[in-house]
Amino acid sequence: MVTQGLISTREDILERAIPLFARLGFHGVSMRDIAAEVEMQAAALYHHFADKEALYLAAMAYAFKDKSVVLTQAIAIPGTPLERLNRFVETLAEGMGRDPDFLALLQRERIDGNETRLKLLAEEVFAEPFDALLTLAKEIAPAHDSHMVAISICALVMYHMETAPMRRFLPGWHTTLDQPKFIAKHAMALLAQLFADGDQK
Amino acid sequence: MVTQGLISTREDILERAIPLFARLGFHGVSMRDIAAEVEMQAAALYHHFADKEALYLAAMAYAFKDKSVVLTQAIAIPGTPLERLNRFVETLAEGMGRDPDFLALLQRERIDGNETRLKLLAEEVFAEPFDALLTLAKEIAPAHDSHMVAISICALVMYHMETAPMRRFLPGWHTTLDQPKFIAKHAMALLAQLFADGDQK
DNA sequence: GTCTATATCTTGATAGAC
DNA sequence: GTCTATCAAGATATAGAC
Repeated sequence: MVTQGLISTREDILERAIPLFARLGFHGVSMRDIAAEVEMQAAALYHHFADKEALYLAAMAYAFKDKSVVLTQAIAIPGTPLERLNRFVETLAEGMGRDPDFLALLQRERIDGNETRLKLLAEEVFAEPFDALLTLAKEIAPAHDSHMVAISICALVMYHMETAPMRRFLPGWHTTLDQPKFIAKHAMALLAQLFADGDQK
Repeated sequence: MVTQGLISTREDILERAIPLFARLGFHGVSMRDIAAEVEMQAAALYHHFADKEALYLAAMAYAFKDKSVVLTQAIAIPGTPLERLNRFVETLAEGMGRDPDFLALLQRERIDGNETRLKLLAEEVFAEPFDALLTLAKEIAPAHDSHMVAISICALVMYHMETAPMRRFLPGWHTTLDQPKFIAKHAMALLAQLFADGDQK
């Protein structure tokens, strides 16, 4: 299972295709575009992938691979529920800030993905950390629906990250507001206030 | 300024193009697709719009037109801050639930829109209700950054709406969780708990 | 204002040499 | 495993009749 330091052509293609798909979407990128990025001819791509869709799906799988591990680990580290929540929120914000391609692909898949792809994304990528978050939500806010609380936690981080490019033009904006650390801090300030005193409804 | 009951061909084109662009995106829809939907030949579209991009931009402007008025009004109705917040949250959730095309286009523009388009969207569509929300945020949570609080309020509604298709496949999901009324109720439950007692940090 | 016809370009994909 | 050459389909856009 140990890969050589050298990267295969297949992986090279995927890694260079990912930023293109993230920025322009499936229909916005041609096989020639990808080939140019890898510095080969478009025909050669078909030696590695059956067609454009197969390449795209492989790129998604590659981009989403192992993304959830850090989140699951962040929650798993022992501590008070609020400490564990804080670690999750910080990890989520930092991770998204560090990988804008992932953030973009995630949003694209949410809109363009069919049932099969959404199911795969949910079950293969998010089910594990979300399960841990659900358990934490039950501890921290037993009076509310756990699924809703878990999503709300994600929302307080993700929506700031996702809307950052547009928020620049909304009133009250300043540069600090788009920094992952600040977003995590703000989310935790709200969440701590929400759940600190045992969640009286 | 009073339009006749009859709709112009131009508006007919826009109204039929909007669902297509919402579902498939700019590159996923051809001029032929749109023409077929309006039951005319693709060439005729060029009598009404200079090119595909002009048609798309006009469709966006049409889809986003007057969308913000209800939100601004919802906040403007007199009442306690929490009542006004509740009205905003309910209006936002209901509005998005009633217009899935708008919700989809909004997400697409966030990813695909260039600086100019994002600026236009922010300033022409969202600035007014967001300004009102900012003022409300200052009243309701003076200890926190107003912009962040305002976005967080939107996040607690919007992120549930936007992720609905994928959340179906996440643990703890059940049909109720995607209903606008329930989402609004949950968001308000959290927000009321957050801000009820004067926002002690 | 809509049509048919068509020019021009780009796309995904294949064939076959090396 | 990559190349050149090429096909067939689909795209945007235009010209000109009605």
